[in-house]
Amino acid sequence: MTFTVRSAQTRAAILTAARQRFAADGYDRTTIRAIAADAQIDPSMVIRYFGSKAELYGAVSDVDLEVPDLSGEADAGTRYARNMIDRFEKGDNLAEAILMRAAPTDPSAAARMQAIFASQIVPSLRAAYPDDPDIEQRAALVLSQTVGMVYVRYILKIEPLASMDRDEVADALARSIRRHLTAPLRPAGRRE
Amino acid sequence: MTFTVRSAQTRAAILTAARQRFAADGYDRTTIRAIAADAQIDPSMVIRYFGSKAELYGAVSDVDLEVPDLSGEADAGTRYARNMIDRFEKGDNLAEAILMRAAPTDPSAAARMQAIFASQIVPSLRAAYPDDPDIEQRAALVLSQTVGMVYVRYILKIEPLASMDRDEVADALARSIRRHLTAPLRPAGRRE
DNA sequence: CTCCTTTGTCAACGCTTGTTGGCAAACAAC
DNA sequence: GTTGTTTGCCAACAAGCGTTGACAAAGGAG
Repeated sequence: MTFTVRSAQTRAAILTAARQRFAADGYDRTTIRAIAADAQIDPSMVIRYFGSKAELYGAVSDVDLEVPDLSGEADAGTRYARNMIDRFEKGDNLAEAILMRAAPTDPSAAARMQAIFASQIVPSLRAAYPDDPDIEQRAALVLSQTVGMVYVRYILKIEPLASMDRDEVADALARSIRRHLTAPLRPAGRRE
Repeated sequence: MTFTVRSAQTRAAILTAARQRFAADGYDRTTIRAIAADAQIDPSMVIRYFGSKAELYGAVSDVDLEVPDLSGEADAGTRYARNMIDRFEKGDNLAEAILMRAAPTDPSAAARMQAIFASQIVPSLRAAYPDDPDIEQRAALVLSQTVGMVYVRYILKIEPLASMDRDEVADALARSIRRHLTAPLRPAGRRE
């Protein structure tokens, strides 16, 4: 029932190896055997500790974006952008990268991203712009720019975006997100 | 040596089935057997016609974005955005979707996207802004917004972006891209 | 010490995968 | 007609996968 010291260590080793493998190769290409090899244990242990590959994946891809409280923030977009870039630059929070890679082919990962959007991103931005009736649409646009930046810079590694330094990238992301949050959504003279 | 009528038909059937499967499920989850079942032929035929799964994938993911000639275009961003949205809304040009899904886990797909960026997107935008020294960085930002929009609307299908009509989406994308192409890249008062 | 639980290895199962070779049917050339 | 080539199916292979069960070593409790 309780965890002893040894079991906790190998448990952690499995999690670490799994995070790196899933983040680097995606769900399908990652094998239990490879994770076990990285953690220097037997493949069967992975199953004993986590039940199945899918459950291990679930344990490793729980994402908390830790979006800062943006209530009453004058420049919410900038803070949001910086928080995102900081998370990916740190490199040890691999859950987001795992999810980004898995979502295109794994419906459950896609659902998880949808949940993150609805429960973390939208409320946070709504707190900063409580009176904006289009905040959900704006939040989706913010997400699209965020996801695109991650995809191009951190996954595809396309130049010159890949080798710009983090401040430049954070600024560029912040500018675009700020515009999504504040620019008029419809061309003047049109009504919905 | 020459293609007879029958062989050309099954060849086309395989390509069609492969495009749909790859676009829907990604490279790894797509099986030769499933493609063969869709095309109503034997799995071995797929190999005979295309050599291997990887070669079939290659034959199916050649992307030509058909970016219109933007030389001297006053509103290049808008035309670019509309072209992109139109391509994805049509739904029969599946190569882009295939690539988007595969790139996060398949290095060769990622390289292909890099090539598309360098040989199709950058030159096209450069033609519209021949004097902009930062056009490559701007093009990468444009790509990030484009990719993000595709990812969120067409792959994740996150609301409200997923159910907005194509004109609204095209407008939103165009606005963001226009800003990436024309807004100052660095905050005033800083120099590179 | 003995007993029992935990932590680990080993070998193997059942399944799916891409791929191959053999052989029948359809077709074309003569 | 006969011959040769193309197009197709069938059965099977080898490899890799997630997963399971049996069993040994280690550690803690009495």
